[in-house]
Amino acid sequence: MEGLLQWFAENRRTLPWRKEPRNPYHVWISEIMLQQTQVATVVDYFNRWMGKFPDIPALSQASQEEVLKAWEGLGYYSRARNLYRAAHILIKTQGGRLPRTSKALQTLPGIGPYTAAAIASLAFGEDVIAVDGNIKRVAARLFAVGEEMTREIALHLLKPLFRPGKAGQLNEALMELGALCCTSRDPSCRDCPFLNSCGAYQKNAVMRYPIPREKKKVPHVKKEGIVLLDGSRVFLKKRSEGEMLGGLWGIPLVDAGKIRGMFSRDGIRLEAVRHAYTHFRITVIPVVMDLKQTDGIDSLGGGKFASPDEIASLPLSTLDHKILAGVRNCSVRREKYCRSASV
DNA sequence: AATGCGGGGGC
DNA sequence: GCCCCAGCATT
Repeated sequence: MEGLLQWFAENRRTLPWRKEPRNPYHVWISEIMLQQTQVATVVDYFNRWMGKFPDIPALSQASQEEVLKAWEGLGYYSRARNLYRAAHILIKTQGGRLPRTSKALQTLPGIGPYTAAAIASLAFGEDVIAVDGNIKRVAARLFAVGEEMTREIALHLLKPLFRPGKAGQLNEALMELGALCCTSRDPSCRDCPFLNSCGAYQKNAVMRYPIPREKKKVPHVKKEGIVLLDGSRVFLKKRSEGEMLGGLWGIPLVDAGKIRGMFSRDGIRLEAVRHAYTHFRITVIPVVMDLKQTDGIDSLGGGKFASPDEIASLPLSTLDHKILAGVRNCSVRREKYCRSASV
């Protein structure tokens, strides 16, 4: 472990949430942003976030829409909704401060076993191991574990390596090792402080650990997007919590082929927009319709017509941004075409 | 233990 | 294309 800490001292990245002394709020926000998200993506979001919501009271006093807007593009939006909920809980019950133990932290929405241990060890010095994907991979290789690496196995194997008062440093060092050296692809074993003690390396089989998980095929869904225009304004619906992209605004989507039964006139069908989620792929055919020439819009349910300026201030998913970009692109082309045609 | 939940980086 | 990434909540 001394070798690991030495390696960490020489290789650690300077990151905005690593300033000493650690600000627990910064640790919290960074850990939530880093769930399933790479450091390179998070840095800019983190800095912008701290500009808007510098502390827990500021976060609690914002609107949920502002918070989701700051999260726009990061994905897994329940993370932002849970941060917002948790901020209000902390204001009401904890004087606006984070609790200092992993057990208490884990009762907050969005904070599970990993994040609770990370915050408690990094910000408050608790001796708990924070088992994330990096640490699982490091443990799987270090101990050449030929079965699926669970949190429990990782805890059991790593426990003897931890010393009182060092958990925060060791957690961060192990995660950094996983991120920079013991990477899932093309690990840099020559530079690893565990070179001489790594079970997988001694077996000359580093890439066989951790055991690869089986991939399953993802379904492909086809939708039509109803782009209802009122001049330069676009009809948007707010997605309810509980459904995917909850709290975000977007173009109404219907199953492909259903749009013709909803309206008496056909719209203008644009080029398909493709988007890949983790668990399915989607292709959307945007269908542009003019409010003045369209009946049957009651079937769309509640929503609002948003101006370009308003859209810029609303939280929308990347898919919806792609769709709207296609609409704008089409309008521009049409305008250019009309101009050149009229000359 | 399995599943749903976004998006982007890097190859 | 594919795989992966500082996971959590729900079932």
